[in-house]
Amino acid sequence: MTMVPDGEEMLEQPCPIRDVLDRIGNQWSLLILEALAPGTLRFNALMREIDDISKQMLSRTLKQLERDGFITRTLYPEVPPRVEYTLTPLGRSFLEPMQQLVAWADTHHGDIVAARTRYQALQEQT
Amino acid sequence: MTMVPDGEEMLEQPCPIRDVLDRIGNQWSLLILEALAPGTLRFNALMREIDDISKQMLSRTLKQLERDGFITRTLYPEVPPRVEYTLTPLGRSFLEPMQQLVAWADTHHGDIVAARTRYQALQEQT
DNA sequence: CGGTATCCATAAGGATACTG
DNA sequence: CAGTATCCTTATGGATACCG
Repeated sequence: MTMVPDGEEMLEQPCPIRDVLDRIGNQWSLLILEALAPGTLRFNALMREIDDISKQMLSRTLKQLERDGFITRTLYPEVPPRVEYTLTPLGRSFLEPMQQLVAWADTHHGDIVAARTRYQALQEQT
Repeated sequence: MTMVPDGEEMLEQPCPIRDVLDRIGNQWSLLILEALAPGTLRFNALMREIDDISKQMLSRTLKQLERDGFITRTLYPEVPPRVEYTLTPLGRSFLEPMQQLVAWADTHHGDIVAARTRYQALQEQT
């Protein structure tokens, strides 16, 4: 009985960057943080923002981000229930390096695609 | 017969940041790019720099980075063979946003660990 | 509305042995 | 020296159905 739901582990990572990448290096985290950058959003609003994420993955990723202190989850016990997600100061502090990364990706995405095409062409010369 | 060795896929990602994360969001890519930042290194030198990476993973990750244009691989056909890995201009251009991310990770790693500890404590109040 | 439970497919990571 | 091949384990992502 270890009380670690959903297979989430708490392994202490000695290397900070690896630990951070484990958190934000996945498919969805960055998209969620971007979506929350302008301000608080509710669960279904996030679904609509990110569009092709499933409830399952949104729920899981939000929980990780909350656990690691990037966002807060506030439940308003109304009927129907309302839940709001907001960036913490830690989450907001991450926005700057993140947006640099996003900017780099936007600028250089074409180069990467081009490199891949070149590489593939070379491979196909038998 | 698709000629995609090792299960590597070439899927066109519509979203630049996702595409970039697929490449550098894994366990090893960033460590390799950091190791190559000061200059050219050989295969076994990289092994020693990164220390706990296996030959298998180093080989695979280097190939991806080469394919996507971050590094070049130069084979000197001597005996024994010598292979040198160097950052391309694209790879070097990535260094700045990457080092911002690393700096953020170093600065805020403690906050993340603290947030996790707090979260876990809350969960354990049954 | 905002999730969780279940089950499944694929991808990532790795140990070990072998090779040009 | 610098890898590749093989085999295996675990992690990640997702579809679907159900719940408070």
